[in-house]
Amino acid sequence: MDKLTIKTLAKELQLSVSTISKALRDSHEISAATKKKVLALAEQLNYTPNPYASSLRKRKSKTIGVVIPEVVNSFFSQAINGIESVAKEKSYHVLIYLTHENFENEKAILKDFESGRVDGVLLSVSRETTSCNHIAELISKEVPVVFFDRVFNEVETVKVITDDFESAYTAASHLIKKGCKNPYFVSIQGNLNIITNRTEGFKKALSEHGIKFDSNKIINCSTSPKHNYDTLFKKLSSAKKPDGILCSIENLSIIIYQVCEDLKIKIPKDLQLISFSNLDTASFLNPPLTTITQPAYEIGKTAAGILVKALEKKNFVMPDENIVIPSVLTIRKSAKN
Amino acid sequence: MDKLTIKTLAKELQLSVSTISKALRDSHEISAATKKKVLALAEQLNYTPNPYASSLRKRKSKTIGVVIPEVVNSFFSQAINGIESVAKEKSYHVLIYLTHENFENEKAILKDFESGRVDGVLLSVSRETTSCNHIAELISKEVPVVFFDRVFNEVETVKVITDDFESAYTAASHLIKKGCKNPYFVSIQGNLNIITNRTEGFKKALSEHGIKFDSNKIINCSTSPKHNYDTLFKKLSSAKKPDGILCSIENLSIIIYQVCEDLKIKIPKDLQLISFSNLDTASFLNPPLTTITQPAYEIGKTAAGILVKALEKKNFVMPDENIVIPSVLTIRKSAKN
DNA sequence: TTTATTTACGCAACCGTTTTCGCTGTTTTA
DNA sequence: TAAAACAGCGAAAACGGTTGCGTAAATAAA
Repeated sequence: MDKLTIKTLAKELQLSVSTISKALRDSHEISAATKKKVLALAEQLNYTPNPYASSLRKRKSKTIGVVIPEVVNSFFSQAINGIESVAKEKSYHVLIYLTHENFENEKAILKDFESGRVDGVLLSVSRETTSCNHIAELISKEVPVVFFDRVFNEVETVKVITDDFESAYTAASHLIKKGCKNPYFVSIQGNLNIITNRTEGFKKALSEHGIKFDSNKIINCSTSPKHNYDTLFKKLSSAKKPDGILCSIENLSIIIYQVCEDLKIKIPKDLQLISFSNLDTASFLNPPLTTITQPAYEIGKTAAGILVKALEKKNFVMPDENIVIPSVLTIRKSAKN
Repeated sequence: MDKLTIKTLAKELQLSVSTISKALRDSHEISAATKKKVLALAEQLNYTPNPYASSLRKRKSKTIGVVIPEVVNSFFSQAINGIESVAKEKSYHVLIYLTHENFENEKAILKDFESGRVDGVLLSVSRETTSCNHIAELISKEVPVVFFDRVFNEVETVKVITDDFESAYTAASHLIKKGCKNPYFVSIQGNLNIITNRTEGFKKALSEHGIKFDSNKIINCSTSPKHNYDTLFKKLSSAKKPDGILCSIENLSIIIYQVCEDLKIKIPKDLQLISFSNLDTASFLNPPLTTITQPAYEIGKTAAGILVKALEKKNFVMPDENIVIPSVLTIRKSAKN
């Protein structure tokens, strides 16, 4: 059996390939009668156009690349869900790439995109990303990039983010108002904008309530669960141990629960805990976890929407603009109310 | 600035395009000296070959399609992680599609794959999938499909699954041995193989322990959280309410916690609970959830490995074979020990 | 009726690589 | 020394659509 191509249809209907092509694309150059015949035969033979031939000629792939640090993560999986919702609606295809928080991986992925594999990119940078040359390079090759959540301010493009500063400020203020004398901030190393903003929010809350900030109040974790456990264990069993924690990373909150259990630290009596988290089990943890929930789905959906809208225009420009979708603080028993 | 193609390199080096192409692909026809020159210039000009031109000519896309019901789900996101690990190693690209548990969506996605967009497919069927014609059709077009987790036995191909029957049997037996007189099975409608197998395992445990099974012992849920809450609420407040539940779906276990809280049902005193679940917060739920954890990462990795290995051969055949990776039962406080 | 316009379609170039085949000059074998 | 083998490269035809342009017939305007 021959490959089923446009030529097959053309031969069958005694028409030229260009007529078939135009008919399938509903061109005004083709009569309604011819279109009907072509569509009917295409349907009957179950013809599906070769996307690569089309992409080659049109220099459009109808594909967007999504680059994220990890996928086993409530935030990112919800974001993907949001992205997929617009991709499906606008008939775009979604290629997923994971950096595993590694800068070299991220560079390699974006480098590949310079080939024209994708029409646009949705990017949430890795922890270890220290410069944005690779991103600027990609954009200079006419591949638009929209950031979401973890952004790089130096790059002039759309950034869909949440109000990390305000959220951290509000949460830390809550801890202090509920009696914390010694609040800590559990976070990760690196220079992620989200971390910086949250840290600043945390600092502001301390300063407004007359608590002296020193860098000791920040507990930096890594990507190694074992190492993080040890770090937290040491901090939480030290003399000047915290009586409140604002946790910046969802995964770390679970480790804090573990450490507290092992150290017989009672939450919230001995230690109040608030975490940035999109876990939908938060209400049923022991005790229920007070969370700052980020609008992950909306962030993904918004970022994808903006990217796709830009791609549909002929001469798009990506404004250097922040779109902020607020997070929501939900008080549960891990912090006093 | 011109597009940077093979022609650019050819002109620059006074060589033919075919020589460049062969040099880049390290053909034996080209001398080492020429190869070195070509590679050097390609590097210098930052040349990246157009993947669509290549795919068109080679009839290979180096892309696999992953079709899953949802992504906001520990099992599937871990599976994606496993898939990505082999994709990255073998330089494949990963297109993700969500069916949202809808048969029509699934059909449309697989239909699109008939275009040759992907070299192979990893599929976990939706709840509502009632026939496998669309899958057989795709396979007949030479696009190999490997199932994972949710499979269709009628389709002759590789299926990477876990031991649902044995796991359910073991878990239900555990409940009964620990005193449950009236165990229930919380599940979903449809004819998913995993559900069927788990149900059979549940039934066998009952029958072996002299507990009469009737279809009343199965609580069928839907995709609507609200509806599921109501269904479970009614069952758990009825006269003949269960004293043990084997929950087949991760998401439903959270709803069970909620219903129990609202009805003041104590877990595990009044109701023992075991759930199929890949939540890594299971240990910190209140009470900690006894789980049957599926090897999601390994399932994804194995399925992808088999698919890619087949794609590398010229004349692959997909054996009609089940690969079973066992789940593990972890007893925590939601069930007695 | 003549001219201008529109309609509907075909021709052929093109998108950027890959690959077959053929050619030349050099090296090996008999 | 002639024939055979080989190494290194180029020409050109694919791969399967898309699109600008040309053209004949049909219609509208003058």
